[in-house]
Amino acid sequence: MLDLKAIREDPAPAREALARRGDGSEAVLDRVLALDVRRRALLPEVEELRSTRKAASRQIGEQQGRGDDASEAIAEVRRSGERMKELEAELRRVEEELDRAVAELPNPPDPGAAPQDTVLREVGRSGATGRDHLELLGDLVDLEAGARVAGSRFAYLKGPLVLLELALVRWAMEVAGGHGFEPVIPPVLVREEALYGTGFLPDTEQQIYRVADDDLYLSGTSEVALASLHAGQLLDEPDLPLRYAGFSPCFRREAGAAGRDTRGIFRVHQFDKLELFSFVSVSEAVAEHERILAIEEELMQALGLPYRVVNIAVDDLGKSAAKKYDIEAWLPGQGAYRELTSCSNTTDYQARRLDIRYRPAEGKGTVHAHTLNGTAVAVGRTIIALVENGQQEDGSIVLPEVLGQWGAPARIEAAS
RNA sequence: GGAGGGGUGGCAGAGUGGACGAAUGCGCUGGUCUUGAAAACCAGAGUCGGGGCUUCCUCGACCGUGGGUUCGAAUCCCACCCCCUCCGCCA
Repeated sequence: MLDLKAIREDPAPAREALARRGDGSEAVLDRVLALDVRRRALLPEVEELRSTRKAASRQIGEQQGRGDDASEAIAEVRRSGERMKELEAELRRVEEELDRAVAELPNPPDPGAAPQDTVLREVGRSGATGRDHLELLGDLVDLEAGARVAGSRFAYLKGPLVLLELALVRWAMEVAGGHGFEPVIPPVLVREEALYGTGFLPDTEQQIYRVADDDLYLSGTSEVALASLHAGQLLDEPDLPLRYAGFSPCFRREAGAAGRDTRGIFRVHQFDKLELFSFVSVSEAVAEHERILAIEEELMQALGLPYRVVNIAVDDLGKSAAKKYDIEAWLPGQGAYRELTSCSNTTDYQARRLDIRYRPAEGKGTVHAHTLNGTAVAVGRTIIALVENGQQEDGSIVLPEVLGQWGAPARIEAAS
């Protein structure tokens, strides 16, 4: 969602930024501007009618208060009501259309968003190949049972993997806390408004599970509930930044992903994730984005995983991000870098849709906050990376020492 | 699942069919007092959207949402949404 006032004065920058996405959204912007013109033509007319009506009504009250006859004036006002209703109806139609068009618009990309995916740096030893996680883990991952019980792309994780997950999450929560992120367990089922506000609707409904009887949706990421935590609130700038580390299961229908990543637990319908989310003032957003990326890298390095950082291409940003970094870990089982985490600067896009503002410390008025999100640990994929990178000649797996104190096993024995 | 109560300004919380958005408290801003701060006292301040001769003026909208009654609705009626309390059930 964009700031109409700013854009009607100078639409060029927004139009050019949107055009970079290559999705035709600059045409939507032009539609928005045309509707805005119509609205502002209609509005003064309606308002003037309302104004005179209001004055007349007040007079009637005074007349009657004095005991005078006001029937003439009442008839007069009643007549003007017809015309006003027509105009108001038309205004409402225009405004509804305008709102819909505005909601369609994606966030204009940041100038720093790359034309194509761009590798910023590679860290750690990559290039190794080996057995993939399914071979290494054997029946610690039970996809057959998952499929029988819930369908394909569901899995049971067992034994040491469970301890590994819990340790991973507990440890990452500790690291996040050290960076000022408050631990949160958010709702997983959310209302439509939360998805609309974060920009997942309207657009990606085919990716989202819906609980029809209760009109709720299963979130694909706790970003949805975390962003909505302060929806409708007017904050004070000194209270910012507000930082949360949310742990939750995530649910994705993966419609349209048929045939892709079908082996193992790389792409499943349900996984657990620790997500970082920040509400910041406008001036802090860019620095916060780098901060979140730095935390993600800190986690990768502490786990000893080889990875690279990618500045994601403008045409692949998703609706809400102005700029996005992915961290891809090297997976020896696939002989490739694959996405493990992702962090986005969504600027004021979600804050506008969710109505999250703050009073600036200096000056008057209110300002929409900026929001950012990033993966701390996507558990399933991190387990894959740890297992495949920790594999030994004999098929056993050595796990990072840091996790030991949080209850993870030091190693997993070779699958039988 | 059964019964009831309620949705009002940043927060808490009054409220009458007409005094032009709304008591009071807290919080906020400015001032007085003070070496400074606190307290006390005085004053100010809602949000959004139009328009303008754009540090200000003006108009409109906004008391959950949408309809209705009325010359006039926070206030009356209807529908919907949401929240809360009690009982039942329950991890």
